[in-house]
Amino acid sequence: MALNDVELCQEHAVHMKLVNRINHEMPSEDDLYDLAELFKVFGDSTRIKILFALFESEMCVCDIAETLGMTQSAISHQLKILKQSKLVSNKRDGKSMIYFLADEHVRTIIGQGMSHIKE
Amino acid sequence: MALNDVELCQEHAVHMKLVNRINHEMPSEDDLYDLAELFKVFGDSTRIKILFALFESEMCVCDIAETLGMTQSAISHQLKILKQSKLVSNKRDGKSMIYFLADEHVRTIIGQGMSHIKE
DNA sequence: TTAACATATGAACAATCATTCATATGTATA
DNA sequence: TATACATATGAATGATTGTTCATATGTTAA
Repeated sequence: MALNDVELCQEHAVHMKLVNRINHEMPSEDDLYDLAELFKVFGDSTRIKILFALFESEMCVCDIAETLGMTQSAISHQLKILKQSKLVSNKRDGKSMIYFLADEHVRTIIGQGMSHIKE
Repeated sequence: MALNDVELCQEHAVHMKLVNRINHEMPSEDDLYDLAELFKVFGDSTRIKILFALFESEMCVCDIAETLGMTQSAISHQLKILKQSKLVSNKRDGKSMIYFLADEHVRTIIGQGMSHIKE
């Protein structure tokens, strides 16, 4: 053990094996960062509402805004974030842009979250 | 429709049925708030790391701190948040406080998140 | 009871973020 | 082409949040 390592509790030596094993199983920093970024996207009720709306049907931006009672700009900013994390996709339909769910992980994740808070 | 309602796009009348149906299916404000709060908890890489550590084994605070290379105080603050959202529980063991996963939704949620970012 | 250990917590600060406002870009229609 | 419609976006702002620091609380052993 390097001299400058932190030694936080006295039983250090005893627990060192556990600490090492866990660090070995830990995903890469990149994966951990990406994972946290993904959940951050779910961590806002405006975006959660947009996702629930898209569970029912694909929709254009203005209808999402109207459904949530929010401005077009606010919704557009949030849709950009949802799209960057590949939770939604979009396609153009004339003047409108139609947004829809990009994959089914979204339903599973939100479904498990719902189960958790309902317990 | 009330006079002061927003009318965001011209096809308003056409899409009104969809908007109404979706608002009918939308969970309550309380549930949406709780759901966003829950995902907010997953939206930080320190807390994600703590959860991954606890996937392997229950641990005391100082060992978690050592595993992650962070201060006891920082970990303690984050454990409080994880406990408030009922993702972890704790039990006392002498001077130490042992933390462990509170339920299995955590694994499912993080597992689905992992699948998503790995695609 | 006193000292040492383990954890918890309040205040402060820097960083992040959601919304608003103004405006730019893209598309269809007259 | 000119105008109106639909969406996107940059900057600004108020609010939220993770970590640090100092210290308080709780537990054990001498």
